[in-house]
Amino acid sequence: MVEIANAVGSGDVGVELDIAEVEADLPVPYTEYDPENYHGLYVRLVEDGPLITLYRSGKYIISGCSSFEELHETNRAFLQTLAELDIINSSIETGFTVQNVVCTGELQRSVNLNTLSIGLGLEVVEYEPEQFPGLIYRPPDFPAVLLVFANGNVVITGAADVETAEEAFNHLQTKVEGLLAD
DNA sequence: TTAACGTTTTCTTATATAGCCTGATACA
DNA sequence: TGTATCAGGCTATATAAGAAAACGTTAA
Repeated sequence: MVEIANAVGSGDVGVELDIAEVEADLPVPYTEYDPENYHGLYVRLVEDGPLITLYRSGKYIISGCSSFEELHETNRAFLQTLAELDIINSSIETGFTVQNVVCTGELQRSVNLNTLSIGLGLEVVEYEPEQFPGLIYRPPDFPAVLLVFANGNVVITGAADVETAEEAFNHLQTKVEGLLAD
């Protein structure tokens, strides 16, 4: 069982934008545009809500969502806001897709990371405790990366959907039980 | 050797995780 | 002044975007 911590998606409204003008027109509680620091416009539709980064090209990224529902709802509300400002057509097709999902899971047991790194195979594992306390595992059959910690906590990232993250976690769990059976 | 151009890297954001380091504060 | 505790920042991972800087290569 894994839980979504962060979901990231991207889309394209298909029109070139004057970012400074969009920032001035947006009727939302939080916007930030500082081209000296970064060239993207940051938008939050609600305080402390998901972050939308909008670019001059019309492409945008939404991050900071804790569910797919929140991600798609944020996308819908953002496009509606732009449509109300006549920046885009309300029926526009943005090709919005989920790009990355970060999930957490628990193995329900402590893990000897040295033993695990040897068992999983050094070609698919990175473990340098002086540099980072977690073991980084790249399973060959799953498009995801897992960070495994000695207390059994796991972070799954790089997957485009929660099913892939769940499958990668289950694969790790099976491996751990086989390799570290008492 | 220098200029011009092309390619690569860095930056920024969100998020979980845990260990280490540094700085600030509190107390003896 | 010395020690203890706490908070915050850094380390690493993935991903999108695009500007800018830092490279590397080639030609004059």
